[in-house]
Amino acid sequence: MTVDTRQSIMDEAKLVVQAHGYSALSFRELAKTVGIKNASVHYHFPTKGDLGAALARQYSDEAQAFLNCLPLDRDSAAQTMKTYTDAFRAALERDNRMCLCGIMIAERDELPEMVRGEVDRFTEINIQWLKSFLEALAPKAGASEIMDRAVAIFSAVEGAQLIARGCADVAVFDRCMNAYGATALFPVWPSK
Amino acid sequence: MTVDTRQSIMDEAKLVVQAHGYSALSFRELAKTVGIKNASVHYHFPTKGDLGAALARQYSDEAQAFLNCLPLDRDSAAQTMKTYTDAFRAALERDNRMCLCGIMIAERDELPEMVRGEVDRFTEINIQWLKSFLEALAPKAGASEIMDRAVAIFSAVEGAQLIARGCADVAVFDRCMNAYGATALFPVWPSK
DNA sequence: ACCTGAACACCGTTCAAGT
DNA sequence: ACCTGAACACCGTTCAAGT
Repeated sequence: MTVDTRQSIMDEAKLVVQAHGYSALSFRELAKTVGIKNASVHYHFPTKGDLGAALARQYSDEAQAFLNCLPLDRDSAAQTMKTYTDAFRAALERDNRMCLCGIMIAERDELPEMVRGEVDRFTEINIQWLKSFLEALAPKAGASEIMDRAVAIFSAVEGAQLIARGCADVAVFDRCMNAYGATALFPVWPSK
Repeated sequence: MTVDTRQSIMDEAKLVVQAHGYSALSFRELAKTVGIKNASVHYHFPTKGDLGAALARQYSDEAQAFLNCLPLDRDSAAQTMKTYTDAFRAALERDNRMCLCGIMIAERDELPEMVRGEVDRFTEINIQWLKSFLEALAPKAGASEIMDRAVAIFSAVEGAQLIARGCADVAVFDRCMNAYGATALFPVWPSK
C-alpha cells in the first residue's frame, strides 16, 4: 500500500501528454486522478515545466537504454531497423498515442526551456543512433551524407507516426514504413 | 480605412496558430492585438472552434487551388516535386512557422470536431494530389502501391517540417528533401 | 450590425497554514 | 515530509445591455 505519489503523478501525466500533448496537461485534473489536491502536485513538481522535464528526461533515458541494446552488425540490420520503427509503432497501438517527445516537438515553442532541452536530447539521441547504424552499414559513406540520411529517417518516422495518429489507423504507419523500405530511404528493411 | 475586423482576426490568428498551435491561441490576446474587446471576437466567431475551422478551411482551399495549378506532365515532374516541397519550406522561412494544418494534426485530439474535419481535409487534399502525381508518372503501378507511396511522401514532408522547426533550421528541411530525393522516396527530384 | 462589461467556471501558481 | 484552502491572474464563453 506504499504508493509513490510522485511516480503516480508521472505515470498519469505521461499518458495524458502522449495522448493530448503538454499543453493539455492540467495539474487540477492530474490531482483529481491521483487523489490529492491541486496544490499538492506542486509539492512534488514546483511548476508544470518541472513535471514536463522529468517526463522527457525519463523518456529520453529509456530511449537511450533501448537503443544501446540494439545490435549494429550487418546480419541483423534488417531486423534492427524493424525493431527501431516498432518502438514508434507501439505507441500508436497503445490507444493511438504518440511518442512523448514527438508530440512535444510540435509544441516546442510553448514549452518551458527545461522541457525543451530534454525534448531536444531525445531527437539528438535518435539521430546519433541512426548515424551509428548507417555508418556500420556503409563505412565508406561521407559524414555529411550519413547525417542527412539520419535526420531524414528520423523525420520520416516521426512524420508517419503523426499522420497515422491523425488517421487513428496503425495501418497507415505500416504503409509508410513499407514505402520507406521499398524506396530505400531505409538502408535495410525485412523482405516479406 | 475600412479595415475588415473579421479578416484582421483571422490574419492574426493564422500567424499565432502557425507559430504556436491552436491551443496557444487566446481570444483575449487576439482581441488586444486587433484592438477590440475579448467579447467582441465572439461576435465574429462564436467559439474558438469556429475561428479554427474558418482558418483551416481557408488554408485547405488555398492548398487545393495551389495544387490544381501544378503541372502533372513527365517533363516538369522534377520541378513540380520541388515546387510542392517548397510550399512547406516557405512556412519555415517565414519565422520558423509550420504548415497551419501540420501543426494542428499534432493537436488533433484536442481540436473541436469542426476544426478536425477541416484539418483532415487538408491531409486528404495532399494525399489525393500526390496520388495523381504518382499515377501520371507511373501509370502501370498498382493502386495500393500508389496509395502507400502518397501517404509516405506526405508523412515524410510533414515530419521534416516538424523536425526542422524543432531545430529552428531550414537547412535540416533541405537535408531531408535531398535524402528523400536521393533514396527515391520521391519519384523524381531535380539533380544539381 | 457591431461592440461592450460583467459574470461564470476553468487554468497554473503561490503561500501561509496545517499534520 | 507531505498536504491543504484560499487567493491571484490567466483562460473561453455567455449574456444582457449599449450604440
